[in-house]
Amino acid sequence: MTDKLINWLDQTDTITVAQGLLGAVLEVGDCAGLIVETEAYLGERDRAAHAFGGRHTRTNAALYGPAGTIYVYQMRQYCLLNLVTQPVGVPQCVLVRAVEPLLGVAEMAMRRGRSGPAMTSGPGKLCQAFAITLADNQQLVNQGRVHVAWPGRAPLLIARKPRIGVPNKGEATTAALRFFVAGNPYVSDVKKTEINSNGGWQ
DNA sequence: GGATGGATCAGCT
DNA sequence: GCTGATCCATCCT
Repeated sequence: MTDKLINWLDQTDTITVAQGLLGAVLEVGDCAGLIVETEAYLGERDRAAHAFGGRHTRTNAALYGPAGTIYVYQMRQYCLLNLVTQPVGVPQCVLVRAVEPLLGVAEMAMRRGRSGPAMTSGPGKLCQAFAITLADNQQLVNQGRVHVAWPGRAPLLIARKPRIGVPNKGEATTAALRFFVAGNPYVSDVKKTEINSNGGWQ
């Protein structure tokens, strides 16, 4: 069954996808939220990408799957959620870094042990809030537990900045490949003075 | 608000 | 052994 979102991922370059996913709805079970922050990882040539230099291991195998493949990467205690954005064999992806909760807020707060922006304002945080684990790795979006409804709400303004946690890697460090809804309070490192009263939505 | 260090662990070299 | 696509508490200014 062909999925509208998967078609779009398959046919759209990764940077455009990273921006286009802002405002889309992430749904897992009874929980849902709006994607407000993403990062683009551009495959073999991207020193910050897990597929840099064509690296292909058991852990990152999902990156080489078809567009719409979910790539869950575990780092220390936490899992990180990615969506493969290109056809089979092209290991590019978008990392979902932050989400604005819509449904299942009480459940997310319980799983996180925290409330407010601290629930989902980071890639590890949102996976814990939505109970996304390695069990979801290599599944196809919209066909397993993890769903993305697209398009969703429209951001007023999309901001670009360098990616987080990518030090000393030249162009990979400085390139503005992180995208977020400007003024949204759930963006991972947002300053209070930058928060917009309308949440950054149109 | 910004900087720092510790927790913690699987996977790769 | 070493290393992170992290998070949090705890300083300091």
